Amino acid sequence: MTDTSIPPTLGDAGALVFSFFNEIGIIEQMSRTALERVLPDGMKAPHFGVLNHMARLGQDESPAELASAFQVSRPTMTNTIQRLEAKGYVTVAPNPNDGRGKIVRITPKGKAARDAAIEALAPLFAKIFKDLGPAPFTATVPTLASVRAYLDENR
Amino acid sequence: MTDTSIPPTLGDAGALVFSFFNEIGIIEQMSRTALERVLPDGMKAPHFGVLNHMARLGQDESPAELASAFQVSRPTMTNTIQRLEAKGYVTVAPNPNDGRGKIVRITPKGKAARDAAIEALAPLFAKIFKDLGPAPFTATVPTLASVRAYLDENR
DNA sequence: AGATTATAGTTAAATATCTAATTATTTAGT
DNA sequence: ACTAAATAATTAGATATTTAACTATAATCT
Repeated sequence: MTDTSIPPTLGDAGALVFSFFNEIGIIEQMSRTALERVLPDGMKAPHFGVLNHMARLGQDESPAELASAFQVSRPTMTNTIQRLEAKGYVTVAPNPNDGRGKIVRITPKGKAARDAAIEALAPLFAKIFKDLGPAPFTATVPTLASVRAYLDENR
Repeated sequence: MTDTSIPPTLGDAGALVFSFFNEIGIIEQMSRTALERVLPDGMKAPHFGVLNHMARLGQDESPAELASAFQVSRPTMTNTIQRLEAKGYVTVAPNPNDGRGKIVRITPKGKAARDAAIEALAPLFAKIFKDLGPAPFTATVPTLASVRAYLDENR
């Protein structure tokens, strides 16, 4: 009895979705590596993300809010915050209105680090934009945002 | 003397590129988590990637070739291969033609694990495709592939 | 031929991430 | 009011990832 079974496949639709996630995964890896190669003082991508977020919003936020904003688990955000705190980029204080909660604030040193990171990243992004033109980004960002929103609602 | 300096920004073009990478990063996290929640036997996304790649190609490959195919560092692929080998999903043998090299082969057990993974993933991908429709994927996959190729050439 | 350079693979050290479990506090329900 | 359920944050344990350093072999160059 020979095995005549056909290996299962995803089908056209599934294969397309898989290709999408596959491309996303590879781009994520390469772009994160490229970013971190440029960031000053060994800053990591998640650190920059949080610092930039807080500098732009100018609001104090709880670890839970930050975790939610970055779609990351709370232990992951705890880790990130502790590293930022160790570098003096943020302070962490108890929330006076909720004994369970904490409040994260960016420090002047954190703002400066964020500004330095922006200045380091700008040429990289400018080069990418110059080389590829606006089309790949204007065309995909809204679509990516909608996929992200869908995944967020359905997890 | 008051500080009247303006915080640096990326500019419109840079901000657009940043948004793109930001969306990519968030989608990668959420999709990987969703995938690994569905995969059988605690299989991880990179493990599935390699098994699927080898099952489809049906060729033996070196660790270096696999690392290149997945745009991952060689130590990372060493780790992945060792875990797949420990589960009996692949074998690793010395390359008779090159004393430095090795040859990775998928085993029947590895093929079976890959098939089971495909069957577990298919409903997830089908649901996503049904909910979002083809547009987000057909519209973006070629563009993503071109950005990926660019990043690959320029790293 | 011998020395230098390049390549394949691994090991080591560091970081990020996840899930599961723990502790403390708040909210809801009876 | 008291108990139960929900929420905030952390810790513990596991995995993936990177860069830098190391070993071994192959290819190149003089």
